[in-house]
Amino acid sequence: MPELPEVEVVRRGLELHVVGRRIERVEVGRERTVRRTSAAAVVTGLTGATMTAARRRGKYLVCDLDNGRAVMVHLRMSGQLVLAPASSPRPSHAHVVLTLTGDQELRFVDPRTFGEVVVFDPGRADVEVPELGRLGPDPVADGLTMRQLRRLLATRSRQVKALLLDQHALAGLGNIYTDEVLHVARVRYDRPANALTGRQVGALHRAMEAVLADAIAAGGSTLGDAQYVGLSGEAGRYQEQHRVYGRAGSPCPRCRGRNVIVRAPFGGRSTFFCARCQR
DNA sequence: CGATCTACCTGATGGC
DNA sequence: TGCCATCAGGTAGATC
Repeated sequence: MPELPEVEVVRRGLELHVVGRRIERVEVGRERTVRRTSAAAVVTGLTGATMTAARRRGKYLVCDLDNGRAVMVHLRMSGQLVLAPASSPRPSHAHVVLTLTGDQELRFVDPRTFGEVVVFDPGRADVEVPELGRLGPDPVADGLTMRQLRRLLATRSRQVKALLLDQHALAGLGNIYTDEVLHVARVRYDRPANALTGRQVGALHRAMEAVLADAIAAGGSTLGDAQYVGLSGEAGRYQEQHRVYGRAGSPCPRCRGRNVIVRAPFGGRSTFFCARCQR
C-alpha cells in the first residue's frame, strides 16, 4: 500500500515528467473520487493549468498550479497515479484523467475508491484540506531530529507502533514500514513509547532514516496484489528486502534460524515481528 | 489521553 | 464451477 516511500517515488515522477506541462483536458469518471468538492470544481480548477511543483507531506501529494490553485491527491489503499500515452487503453477504475500536452494522460486509478483528488485554494487550505495542517513532521521531507523523536516518544504512553502509525504524530509511515523500522531497530511493536531506552530511541531514529531511504531508492514496495506502481507503471523492488512484513513463518533475518517471524493481531490488522530480537 | 471499533470499497483468495 | 466469507489497510469519527 502506498506509504511515504511509494508516494515519494510518485512525487519524483511528477516532478520529472508532469511539472511544466499544461493540462489540456480533465475527465472525472467517478464522483466519489472528487467527493470533497465536485467534478465541476476539479475540471474547472485543473483545465488549462500547468503544474509548477510537486510536493509531498506524509502520504499526501500536493501539487501547485500556475492558476493559483493547488491539487491534493491521496492514494489511500489502492490509488495509483500513472502516466501513459493518451492512445493506450485506459485501465479499469481510471476515475480522473488529465490529458497533458504531448498526448499523454495522467490517470488516477483507484479500484477501491478510498483515494481522493481535491482542487483547493491554498489560502483556504485550513478549511478545504484541514488534514494537511494536522500532520506531524515528515521524516524525509522535513527531517526528524533525534531530539524531536525523543520528545515525541517520551510524551506518549501508547504502544510505539500505534504512535508511529499516527499521522498526527509523524507523517508517512504505514503498516509495512513501521514493522520494518521496528525490526531494524530491534524494538517490539507493543512497547509503550515512553518506555524505550535512549539506545532504542537512537536505533529507531537510525532505522527510520535507513529504511525509508533504502525503500525510496528501491522504488517502493509492490506487494503481491500489485496495487502500487510508480508514475510510469513500474513496480517497486523493496518488497524483496522486507525483513518481517508478510513473512510470518520465515526465519528471522537477524536471528538466523533461531527464531521465526510471527504475525500478531494489531488494531484489527496484522503486525509482523521477531519475539527474540525485538524487545 | 488511549484503546477499540466502525465505516468506507473492491478484488483476490480460500473453503466447501 | 459457483457461492460465500475473509482479508487487505489509510483515515476519520464515535464510544468507553
